[in-house]
Amino acid sequence: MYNKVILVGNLTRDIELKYTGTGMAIAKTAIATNRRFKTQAGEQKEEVCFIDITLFGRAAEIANQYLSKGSKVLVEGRLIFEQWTDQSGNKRSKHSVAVDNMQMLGRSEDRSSSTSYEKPASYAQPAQAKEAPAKEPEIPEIDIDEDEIPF
Amino acid sequence: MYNKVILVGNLTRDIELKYTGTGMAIAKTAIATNRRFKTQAGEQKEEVCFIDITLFGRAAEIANQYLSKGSKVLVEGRLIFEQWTDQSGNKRSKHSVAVDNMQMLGRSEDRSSSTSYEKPASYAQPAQAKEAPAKEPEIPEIDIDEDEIPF
Amino acid sequence: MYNKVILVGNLTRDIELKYTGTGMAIAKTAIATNRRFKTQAGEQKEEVCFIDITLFGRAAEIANQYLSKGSKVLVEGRLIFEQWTDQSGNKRSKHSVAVDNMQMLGRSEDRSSSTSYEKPASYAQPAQAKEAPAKEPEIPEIDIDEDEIPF
Amino acid sequence: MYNKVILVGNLTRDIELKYTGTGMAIAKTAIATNRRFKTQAGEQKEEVCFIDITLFGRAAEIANQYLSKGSKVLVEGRLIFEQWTDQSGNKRSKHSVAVDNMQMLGRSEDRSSSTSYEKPASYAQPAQAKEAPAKEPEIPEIDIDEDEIPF
DNA sequence: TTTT
DNA sequence: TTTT
Repeated sequence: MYNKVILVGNLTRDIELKYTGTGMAIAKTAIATNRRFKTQAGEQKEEVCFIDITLFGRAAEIANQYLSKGSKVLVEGRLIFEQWTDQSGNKRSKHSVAVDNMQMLGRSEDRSSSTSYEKPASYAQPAQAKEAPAKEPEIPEIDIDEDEIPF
Repeated sequence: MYNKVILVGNLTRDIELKYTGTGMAIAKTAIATNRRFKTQAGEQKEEVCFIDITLFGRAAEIANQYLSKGSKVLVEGRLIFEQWTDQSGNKRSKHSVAVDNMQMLGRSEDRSSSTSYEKPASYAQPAQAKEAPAKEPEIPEIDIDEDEIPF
Repeated sequence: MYNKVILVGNLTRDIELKYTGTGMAIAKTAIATNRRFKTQAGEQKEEVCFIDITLFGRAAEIANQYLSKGSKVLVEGRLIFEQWTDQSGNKRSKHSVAVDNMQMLGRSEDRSSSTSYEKPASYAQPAQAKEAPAKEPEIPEIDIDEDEIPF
Repeated sequence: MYNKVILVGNLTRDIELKYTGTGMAIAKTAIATNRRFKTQAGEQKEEVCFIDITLFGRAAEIANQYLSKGSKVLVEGRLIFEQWTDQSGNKRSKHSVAVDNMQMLGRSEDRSSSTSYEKPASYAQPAQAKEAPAKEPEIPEIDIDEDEIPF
């Protein structure tokens, strides 16, 4: 079978880092992915997908070191489905993403997408005008070793 | 931004087909994706991800015509997050997948994956021994026109 | 950065298995992915993408054991670009896919896709009529350990 | 079948825009995707994948308007394989990517990835220190209508 | 609520 | 060089 999720978005909260009994790091946070679109009636709308994400091992520690609320990232992983019964006896469930590859994309391009093709004249400045920082410190690409993932 | 989900799995229920006021078809069903893995302790486990999926337009109608509970499919789409307040005033939310590409993969390979590398000698017959049907009726590949998607 | 390729198709030749000096298995083969489509003039056409693929480590050995020319598989990996100068001094280059996840999909569904939505009445039998084999031997899901990949 | 390529990288040359006889825009350029990795011997290396990409219709025009050599983008599309016989009678072939979704990611994060986990202390500044531009002009997300693609 |  |  196959289960793949790839999201580009911004973290909606700072990372919470914990350690398992065996000493493996687990980082939890959440991501928001925005999608602008136009309805058939022609009005511009936006839908946002929020979803919790979990990282493991070194990746969790690196994410904790370099990322925080607002960070723009690409995450790749798989959809996880959890079920449980809450204190009042009701069945509950939730989806999240177990991340096994994360790329940091900076924080500045959050507003870079839209689909308003109708008004190309209002696009203002071309991309090359956005030029800016250069020589940045090297930030690690996170590529998680499957063996460190506990489920 | 970017929001992509690709799942291979089996439908967990038959398709419910409805039509919007404007006449567009909407098909709802759900998929189960299984993942076998071994714990660090070495025991074989399985995790299942269940998630609702929605198809639109012609794709919804074709899915309704060719697929049913148990069908094996590859679906590609995006994660959707919905929020609402239930009758007792509690905030509720759910994730699903809005499908924009679906490939039918038949129903027979469901048990084709595992990760028990420890006993390669027990894998029994090589793949080519599974040979079977041939000339099948042509079943359409579903590739949805973005314009038919209402959100 | 990010570099992901996901292909479903048939192997165009048997696997060639070799071992590196350090004892790591390397399996080479190629995949064909077909895509049916209709031209704006309405005629049905087909494009095929052939590309070489390489697997490493246990995955190479398992692929060699279970797959052969014609096998239908899903492969996930990254695009590789190689450049060299041939014997007559000409620059040559080629693309291939370094696979890090492979799912076997059997051999029977090869003709399962088309896009001829115009004649739904000719789709003949619904998918559920294709039912066939059952209890198959467990075939391993190949999920390659990054550490075994030498480049 | 299924044929998906997702790449994040930088354009290696400016876009060449042409129009077909029927008036459809076709934009051609190429992308470079870098991957840093460490050999088993522990030395840091980098592999680069260069590949030509083609965009169609409005997406081609928008890309031509907003992107140029060096632009960082995420492209999603499918692998294309072309074959021909050159002037000296030799068989030639090439792979490229037909893009059907492109996201602009700015130009500044090109050096954002590495895998040198061994020296985390040398990673210098955390990501949040890179903060910079804000209110940018809205740049369109390119999502291509399948109907405009001529093959 | 669940598929194989 | 090619698969179905």
